Amino acid sequence: MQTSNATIPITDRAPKCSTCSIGQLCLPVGMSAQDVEKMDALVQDRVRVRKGDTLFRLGDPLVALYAIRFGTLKTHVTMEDGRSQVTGFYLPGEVVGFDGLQQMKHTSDATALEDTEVCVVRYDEMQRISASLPSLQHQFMRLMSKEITQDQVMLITLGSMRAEERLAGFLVNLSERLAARGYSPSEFVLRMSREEIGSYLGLKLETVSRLFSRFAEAGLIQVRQRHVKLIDMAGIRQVFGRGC
Amino acid sequence: MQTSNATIPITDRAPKCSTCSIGQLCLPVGMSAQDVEKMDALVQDRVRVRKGDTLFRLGDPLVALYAIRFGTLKTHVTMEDGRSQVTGFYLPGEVVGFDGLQQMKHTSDATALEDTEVCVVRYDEMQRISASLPSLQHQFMRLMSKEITQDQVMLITLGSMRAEERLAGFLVNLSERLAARGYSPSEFVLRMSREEIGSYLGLKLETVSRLFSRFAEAGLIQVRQRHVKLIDMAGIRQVFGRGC
DNA sequence: CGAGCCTTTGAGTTTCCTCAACCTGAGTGG
DNA sequence: CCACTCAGGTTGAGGAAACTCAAAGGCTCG
Repeated sequence: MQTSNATIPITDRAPKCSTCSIGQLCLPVGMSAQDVEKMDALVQDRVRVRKGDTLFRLGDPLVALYAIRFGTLKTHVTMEDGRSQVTGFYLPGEVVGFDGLQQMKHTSDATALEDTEVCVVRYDEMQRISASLPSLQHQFMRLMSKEITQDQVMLITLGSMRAEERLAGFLVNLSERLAARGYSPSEFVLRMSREEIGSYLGLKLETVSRLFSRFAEAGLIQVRQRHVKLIDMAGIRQVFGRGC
Repeated sequence: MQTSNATIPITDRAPKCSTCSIGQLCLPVGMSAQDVEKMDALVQDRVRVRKGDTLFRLGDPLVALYAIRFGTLKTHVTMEDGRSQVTGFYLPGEVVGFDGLQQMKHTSDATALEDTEVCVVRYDEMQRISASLPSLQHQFMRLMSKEITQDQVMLITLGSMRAEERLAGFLVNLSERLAARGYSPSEFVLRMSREEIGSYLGLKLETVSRLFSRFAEAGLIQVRQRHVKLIDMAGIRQVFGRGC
């Protein structure tokens, strides 16, 4: 599995927010149909990223934000001593890259967990268009705010919760996000390894594996490798809820 | 010490970004003098918050963001079971409230750690003015991006670092932020308790206290209560650097 | 100058980590 | 087509880091 920055531009047909099937989960959320049409000018390109490849890397100049059309990404940072931490998982309709706007440089790596396609939202275009489209400006603020809120939930998760609470929270969160995208909330395939889950949750992969086994033993879930079935959603929420 | 939402509006003289002494640490960072003058219309009010009082609380409707003129704030969230976590400390020139933009409701409490004064930046005004002032729009994006980056640094801190690395990182970060504000980078008074530091770093107050003692024993710092003197900055960075 | 909060320090415990061995399943080449 | 390989996953035993509980000392503020 290579880790090169091998992205493949897609040019066959112009992507349009106004006709995109996941529009209502993505940038256009809550915008009027009129306004969404104006956005079509914003997204000129799409890019495909193969499993294991990176969409961008820490330090790359930021020229665009990326909205996921299909696939899954993780963002992660590697420290000098080699320790690495996953800072986020991103599903279709979610937008990646907001962290780099301050320095106009990306502050993490973004790697595809499966073959993934993203819409390229050029930042300069976005600024230009949103000057005459206040709802777009507000929209970006909202998305960034959502990212901040999400990060702060993770801060509480990592700072105050015990291992089993963290994993339960992870499953609940993933379930809800998948459900919002029309997938089953109770049965899904994890796109990330135990190690990546552990990294995201501040745990070691063995701990994650043990917890999956313990949850299964308690009748909360069924697991076989990366295939997960949530059996007792209320029970899972309760484990999570003990700490939230 | 009360925890009521007792804010005191200040109306004696209109605040102006263009003449504010901390302007270059605050919203106007990097903006032209011309643009900053346009911002004066943005900040109509200031509010004073007394030590222990809250500027806003979780669930309050968000009508404005707040730039700190002087003082220190913490943002924090309390869970149902009573566990509480500090999600951030904010110094003069820093802007609080970005987390609430998605729902237009604050998602945490903001409490003053000492008597504090903030400039009120109404969100509707900000949107109106930034339509004709692109640099302001960009500025808000940058600030939000900074918040995201900062949160992600904390994610790595909480997820991957050991207790001593976390505390060393906290001291380095605080030192740098104080230095940027013209205070001594090596000698300062902590505005927050051991418990608040611990909560922020995902540690218990006893652990924080023990680490301070251990750092002092190792000749890295001097501590007496909340008065801290950083003796061996390189050494502190090294402790931090082992994990970053 | 007294009350209450914050801080320090100690002793024992818990949680999660480390190290290690083994298992499973998918892909590969003989 | 089957044995092999290898990455990813599971499970166990032992240990380290941080937590809990507890007691005592020090500041600050009224």
